[in-house]
Amino acid sequence: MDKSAPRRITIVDVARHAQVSTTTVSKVLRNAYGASPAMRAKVRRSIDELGYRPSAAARGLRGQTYTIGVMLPELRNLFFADILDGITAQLAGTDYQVLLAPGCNGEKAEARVIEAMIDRSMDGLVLIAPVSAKSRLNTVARGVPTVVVGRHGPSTTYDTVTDDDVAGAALVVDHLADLGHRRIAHIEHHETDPVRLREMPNAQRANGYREAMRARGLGDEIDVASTTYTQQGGYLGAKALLARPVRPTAIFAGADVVALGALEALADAGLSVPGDISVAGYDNSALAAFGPISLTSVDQDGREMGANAARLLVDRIAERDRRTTHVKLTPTLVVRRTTAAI
Amino acid sequence: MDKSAPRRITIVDVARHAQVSTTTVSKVLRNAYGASPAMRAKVRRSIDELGYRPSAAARGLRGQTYTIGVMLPELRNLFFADILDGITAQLAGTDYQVLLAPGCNGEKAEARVIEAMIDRSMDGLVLIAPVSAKSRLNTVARGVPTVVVGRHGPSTTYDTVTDDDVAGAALVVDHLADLGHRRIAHIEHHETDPVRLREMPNAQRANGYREAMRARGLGDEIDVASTTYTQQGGYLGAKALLARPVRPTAIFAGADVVALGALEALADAGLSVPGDISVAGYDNSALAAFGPISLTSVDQDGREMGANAARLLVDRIAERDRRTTHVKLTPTLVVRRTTAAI
DNA sequence: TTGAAAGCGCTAACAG
DNA sequence: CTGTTAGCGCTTTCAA
Repeated sequence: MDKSAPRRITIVDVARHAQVSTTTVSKVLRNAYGASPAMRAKVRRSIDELGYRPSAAARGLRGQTYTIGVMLPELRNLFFADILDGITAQLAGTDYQVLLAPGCNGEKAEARVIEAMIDRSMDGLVLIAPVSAKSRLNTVARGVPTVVVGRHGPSTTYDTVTDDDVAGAALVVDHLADLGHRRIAHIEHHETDPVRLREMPNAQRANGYREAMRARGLGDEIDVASTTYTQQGGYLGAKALLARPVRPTAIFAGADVVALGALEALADAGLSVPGDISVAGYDNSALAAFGPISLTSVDQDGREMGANAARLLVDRIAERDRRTTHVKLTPTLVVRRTTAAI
Repeated sequence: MDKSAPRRITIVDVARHAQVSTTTVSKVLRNAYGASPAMRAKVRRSIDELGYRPSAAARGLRGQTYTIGVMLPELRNLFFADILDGITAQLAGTDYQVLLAPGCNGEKAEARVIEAMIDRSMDGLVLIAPVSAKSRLNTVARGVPTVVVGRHGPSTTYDTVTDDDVAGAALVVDHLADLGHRRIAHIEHHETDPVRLREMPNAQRANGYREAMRARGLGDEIDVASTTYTQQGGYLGAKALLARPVRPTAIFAGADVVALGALEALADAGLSVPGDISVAGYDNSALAAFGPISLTSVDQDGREMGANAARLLVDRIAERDRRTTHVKLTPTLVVRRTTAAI
C-alpha cells in the first residue's frame, strides 16, 4: 500500500497536456466567453484524461467557490429537511455544491456559523429561520448574496422566501369554526422583541389566529397560552388551557411538536381526541402524517420554499445589485383525524 | 444604505497595524512556534481591533482550511443527527468547523459529495455509513484523513468507529428468549455483495441474530424475512412472516423504521402488540421513545460514536502516518412496551 | 526570534 | 480567439 498521495493535478498540467494556455483552460472550466469549440473539446479531453479537478480554495481566492452555505437551526426538524431537499433539487445540475452547518440554534451559534461560512468564501448563503438581529442580517447580506427563508419583513439587502403564516392560521381557525367550534384556543411561542414580533413565523401565526377569530365573529373567544415551540411547551400550554373555567373545545398549536405535547396532556387528563377536544398543528411534518397520530396540520411545502430560495440566490450571485424580491407562498390545510365536529 | 462592502481586512492590514511582519501574524494565527509572548499579545490586539478573520480559502492553498466534512446518507435519520451532535460537541472549542453535505444516498451521490469535499480542501472527512466500494474508500483515505463510522471491517488507511451490531442483535434475542419466546423472527435488509455482507451493520445484525439464536438453542427456529430497511420493508416483511404456517411470537426488526412498518402490518392483521406478538427495533430513535409507540429498541449512543470519530480524525490530521485505530462501542437494550412475556 | 520572499492554483486584466 | 502577467491572502522556506 503506497503511502504517498500523488501530487494533485493542476490547471498547469492540463494546459500543458492540451497544449494551450492556462487562461484557456480556465475559460473552459467556467464556461466563459472566448474559447473556440475546438479548444474547448481539446481541453475537455485533457481534463478527463488527467482526471483533473479544480481546487475550490484556489478558485475562491479570485473568483467563485461554487459553494452555497445553508444555515438552519435544527437538523431534526423535518420541515427544514424539506427545504433543503428543495434547495438541492433546484441546484442539481449546476456547478454549485450545498454545504450546511449543523446545530445553529441561538444568536451566538448563528453568528459563529455565518462567520465561518464567510471565511470560507461561500458564494451565497441561505439562512433558514434566523434569529439574529435584522441589522446583523443586513450587514451579512451586504457582504455576500443572501436569501432568508421563513422570516417575514421585507429587506432591501436580501431576498426572502416565506410562507403566509397569517393565512395558515386562518385556515385552521376557519376549519374548526366550520366544524362548529367556538372556543378555539391557541398555543403560541412566547415573543417579546418588537422586531421578531413582526417578523417571526410564530408571531405571525398568533396574529393570524387573532385576526381570523375576529373575522369569524369569535373575538370574545380568543384564548392564547404563551409557551414555547417545543413538545414540553405544548404539554404545559394544554395543561394551562384545560385549567380554564370554561375549557376550549379545540386547540390550535403553533407547530406539530407543540400539538404532540398537547396530545400528551390531553391523554393524561383522560380526554379523547377528537371526541372531547380537537387539536390541529402546523408544519405537516412526518410526525403529523404518521398513522397513529394522524394530526390535522398546515402544510407549507418546504421543497417549494427551498427551490425558490435557491433560484433567488443563484440569480443574485449572477447580478448582485438586482432589486430584492420577496416570495410568499400559500399554505394548505391537511385535515386528518384529530379534528372533528363538536 | 451604502452598497459597497468595504474591502476585507487581510493579514497585511494586521501586520501593518501591529508593526510586525505577516509571518509573525501567521504564526500567531496558527499558534505556531517562534513568536514571543509580547509579539503574540500585540498581534492579538490588532486582530481584535481590526476585526480580522483569516480567509479559509487562502489558508487552504498552503496549509489547512480548518474545515471538516461530514457525509451522511440521510438527514432525516435521527441516529445520524446524534452522531453529528457528538462530532460538533467534541470539536467545540477547536478551530475546526464542521460542514455537511445533504442527501448522499447511493454510491454515485456519495462519490460526488466526497469529490466536492476534497475539491474544497477539507482537512478531514467523516463518512457515516458509506456504501462505496472499499477500494474507493481506501483511495479517498490515502488522499485525506478519513474516519468511517458505522461500517465494520478494519482498514489500514482509515480509522473506524462502529457499534457492535452482533452484540446488539444478541441483546434482543436474549431479551425475547428470556421472556419465553422461541419463535423469534428477524426482518433484515437484503444484501448480496460479499464485502457489504461482511461490513454493513445490517448484515452484522442478521448474523448476530442467527448466532444468538443458535447460542440459545433456538437454531431450528431461525426465520428471516429479507426486505429493506424502510417502513415499507417492515410492512412487507411482517406480512411475509405472518403468512408462515406457524406464526412467530416475536419479531426483531433490524431498524426502528422497519419495526414501525411491522407494527402497521400487525395492526392491519388485527393483532395486538405485545399481547399477540412482541416487536423490537434497532437504533432507539426518537420514534421508538415516542410515548404512543414505545418501542423496545437497541440503543447505539450516536453521540459517543460521533465524539470518538471526531477525536480520531483530529489525531490523524495531526499525525497522518499514525497506525489506524478501530473503536467498537457496545450497545444497550432499552425495553419498552412492545415486548412482553409470551 | 523575526522578517523577506517565493509560491499554493486559480482568475482577471490586458495585449497581441 | 489566444496567451502573458499580475495578483488573490495566506503559509513556508530560508536568511538575518
